[in-house]
Amino acid sequence: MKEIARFYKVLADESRLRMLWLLLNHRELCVCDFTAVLGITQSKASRHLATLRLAGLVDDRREGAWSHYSLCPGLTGQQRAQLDALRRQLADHPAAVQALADLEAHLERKGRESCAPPATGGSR
Amino acid sequence: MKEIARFYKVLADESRLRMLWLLLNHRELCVCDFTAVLGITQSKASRHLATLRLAGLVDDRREGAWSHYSLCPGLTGQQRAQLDALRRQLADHPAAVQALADLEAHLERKGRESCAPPATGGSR
DNA sequence: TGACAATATTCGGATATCCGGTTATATGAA
DNA sequence: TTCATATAACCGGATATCCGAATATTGTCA
Repeated sequence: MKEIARFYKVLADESRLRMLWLLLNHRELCVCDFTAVLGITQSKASRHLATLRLAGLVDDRREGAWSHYSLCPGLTGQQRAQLDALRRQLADHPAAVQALADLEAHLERKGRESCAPPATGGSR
Repeated sequence: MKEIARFYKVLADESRLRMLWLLLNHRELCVCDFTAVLGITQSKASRHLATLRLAGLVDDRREGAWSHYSLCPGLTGQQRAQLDALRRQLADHPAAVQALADLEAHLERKGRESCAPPATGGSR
């Protein structure tokens, strides 16, 4: 039962919620996407992503200098259900919708002006 | 968006989770029920119940010296959805099932040996 | 009124969390 | 090798959280 409390503790931070929200809508993102879109320091992004990784909520895939993060496919059904509830909740949330728009703009800008890793697939 | 993080923070404590679990299965309970069934101090029970009340998750009803707590009926749909997900998760959890059995036994004992406030209705 | 029971609140200490700033590591390019 | 970039890890310091113990509040009953 303590593990369930731990799971909620991971969700109990606005930065991590915003990161999860982005990952719920884009299969894979790298650290610099989070820093740019959410307007947070690299240190902060990396720290919170590590928290999510240690909690087993996200996977990371290293490709050269970049780390790509995505939702862990091996979540329990219960965890998926909680995250789905979160997603439904944020779908109506202005700040979340705005963040998603910012992400789209950021990815497009990024894709246009460099040969950096291509944008990670379409939105939902 | 900060409010959502606050909501999860309220859930991010094992004692509060166990209290919510009991309230999800019995309409109304008083403080001494929590202390007896969960084996926690009165101070701890009262403090966590106050946290749940301030977060708007539970209501309290004072009747004489007793305080009766129940889930707040005015929760948002999203909050209800989260708590339902929690209930489904705990329904399979041995410790939670055991706590519920302990609660039943406690309420029956209480109902038998005194004219204290009657047990608060059946289980689901 | 005084004694008692149920609950709430306060207090101080231990621990956890979060942060910005800095440093370390790793990769790729020149 | 040297430089630059992307990321991770570390370091204090500020703040929050949790706890048990003690105290305060409120209501009941004799």
